[in-house]
Amino acid sequence: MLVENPEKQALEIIKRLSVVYPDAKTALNFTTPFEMLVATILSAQSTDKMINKITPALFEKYPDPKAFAEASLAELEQDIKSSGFFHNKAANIIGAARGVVSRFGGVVPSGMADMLTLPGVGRKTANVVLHNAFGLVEGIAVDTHVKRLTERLGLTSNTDPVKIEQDLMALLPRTYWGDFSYYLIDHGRAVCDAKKPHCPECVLKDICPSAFLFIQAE
DNA sequence: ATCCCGAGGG
DNA sequence: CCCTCTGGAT
Repeated sequence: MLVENPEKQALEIIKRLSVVYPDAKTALNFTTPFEMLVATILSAQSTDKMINKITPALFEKYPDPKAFAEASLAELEQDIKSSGFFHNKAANIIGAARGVVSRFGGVVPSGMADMLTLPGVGRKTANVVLHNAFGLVEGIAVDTHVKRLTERLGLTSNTDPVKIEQDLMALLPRTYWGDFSYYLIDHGRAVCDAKKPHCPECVLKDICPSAFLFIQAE
């Protein structure tokens, strides 16, 4: 259910969450744009904690895009097995590495259109890498947390992530696009769980159209 | 709409 | 046992 004034709602949410989560940023560990890309591909339907457990050994074994491009598929699958979806992720990582090496001179491209040509990279992954690796903002990363919270908070009535991103881009001044996702991700993990949100202790409970539902259910 | 596909929590 | 975790490709 949409709130009456989504723009005002969005700004108020940012105002409050920026106080609670002042240094909201990615929880994925990385040292280069390509590591950021690999970590983000791996993070699909997995927890950041799980990915951070895998990547240290992974980045030591495959130190650059060329190493990933020449990796054995079966071997890489075993290296990332615990992240889930390992067949797809391994193939995509090798494909993305080959694309970076053969078409972008071994450097991760810093534009949305180029990034989207890499296998396994959609708008969510591209937005995350652009923001965290390059400090660039072309859109808003809509992951499972952003999707869930924006629906609960009445900022969108769409369920498709691409449409949700368009709604949010229309609501928010561009200066907030990069950090907005991380405020919602931190809040989603800490308070607004998928399964059992802790509404009584939520700083947004008085402006959230979904809060009373969960509070009544307590 | 459906498939991919493992770990952790309740 | 069931659900969820920073999705993408078909």
